[in-house]
Amino acid sequence: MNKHEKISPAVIRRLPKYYRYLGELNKVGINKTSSRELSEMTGFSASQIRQDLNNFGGFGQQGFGYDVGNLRNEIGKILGLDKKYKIIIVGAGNIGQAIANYTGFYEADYEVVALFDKNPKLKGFSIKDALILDSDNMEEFLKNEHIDIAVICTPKSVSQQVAEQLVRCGIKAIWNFAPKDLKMPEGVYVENVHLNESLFSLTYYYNKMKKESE
Amino acid sequence: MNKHEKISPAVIRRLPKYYRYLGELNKVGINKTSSRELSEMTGFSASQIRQDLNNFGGFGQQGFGYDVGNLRNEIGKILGLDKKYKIIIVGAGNIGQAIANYTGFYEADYEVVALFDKNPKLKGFSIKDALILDSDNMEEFLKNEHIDIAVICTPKSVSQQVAEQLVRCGIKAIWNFAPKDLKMPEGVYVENVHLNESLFSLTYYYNKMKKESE
DNA sequence: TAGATTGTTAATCGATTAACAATC
DNA sequence: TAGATTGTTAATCGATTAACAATC
Repeated sequence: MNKHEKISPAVIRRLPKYYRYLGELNKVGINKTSSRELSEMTGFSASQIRQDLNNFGGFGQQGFGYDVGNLRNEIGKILGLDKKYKIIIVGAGNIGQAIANYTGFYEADYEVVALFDKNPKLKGFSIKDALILDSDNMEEFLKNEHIDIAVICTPKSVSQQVAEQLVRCGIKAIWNFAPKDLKMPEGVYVENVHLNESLFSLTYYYNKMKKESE
Repeated sequence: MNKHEKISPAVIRRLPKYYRYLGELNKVGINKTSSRELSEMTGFSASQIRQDLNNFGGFGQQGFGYDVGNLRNEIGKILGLDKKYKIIIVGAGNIGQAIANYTGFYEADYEVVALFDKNPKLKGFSIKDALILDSDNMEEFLKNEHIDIAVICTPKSVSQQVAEQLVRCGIKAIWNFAPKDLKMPEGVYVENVHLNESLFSLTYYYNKMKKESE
């Protein structure tokens, strides 16, 4: 039986934040914390934090609190950060290159093994240790290498088509930066980073504040 | 009185999606739609869509549906996409440059007017029409130019400090790409794009699917 | 008019918060 | 032991869904 079966997405979205703050505590040598303390750091209520953690088991000690290193480890295991992941990036334009260069993923073991692009001018260049290859070779590449996660950084006009190609090659996890929703079969998980939606939402609140302060 | 006062963030997050799909309908010349049709496109329930829209007023016609162009316009106005926004980007590394180059914002009138970076090697280069300037000149720059939105693409180690500097210069809207939460005073809105949290969440669901298919 | 679809109220569902017994 | 804080149940709150009258 899978214990995590009915965990709500809202809970899962909060886990990385706990993980991050526990990492910060760890770094400065603090090895004991409490839901109240985590509440102050994260802005979530202490009650909510306890509820969240107890979805996965009792990581704390009554009357005492949580062991920072242990709790961080446990959350890491829940998220799967104790494993290695191989990534390809499809579309080696601005965003694709930025992701390939991004160093913010160091906490876990993600490795970008290749980028793919249609533009022949990019062919042969590499970012960090990842070569930029021709899109035409992608299917062949995916037959020979096990890839966990594919990142879509193509123009939105081809994103659906690229996604379908990836799925045909066995990809089950897609990180989608193209501003378009992908229609995917069951068993493929898509995580969207829709920058325009994020900016539009920011714009709304910016205007709202302006109006209120008038 | 501000009609939008009590609108929940969940509603606001859905508006850009409606806006996008209405734009697509518009582009192919369809000028009439319904909550049922929008439901099929967006995946949100028809009931929810009607609820969402009625937070802002009756944009539809009973027995008929919604006029695509009109509804899109109205949502655009709610989000503030009918106005112009001047943007600066702080941190002209990979992410900062990618944002400056990003063309996905075309639907509204956002203009990146400058980037700022500490690295003297980047000084004088420009991306599209935006010059990369020295961070030391940022405060002076902000005194002379009215900027609506500042994008933080610095390393996380300096993001808080940069944000405080921006706020001192009158910035009220921050789009934060540094993987750290900003502590800001009332009246400053921060929209976070925490790529690591997004990737960790993807990782969780990827593993969950793998376990389930075993 | 009959059919369709909105706008809106009521019902349901799920997530958050409060409370407190268990226990370190 | 007394104080603190978890784990967990119950209460509350808010968001989503269902239902239907209004009306084009």
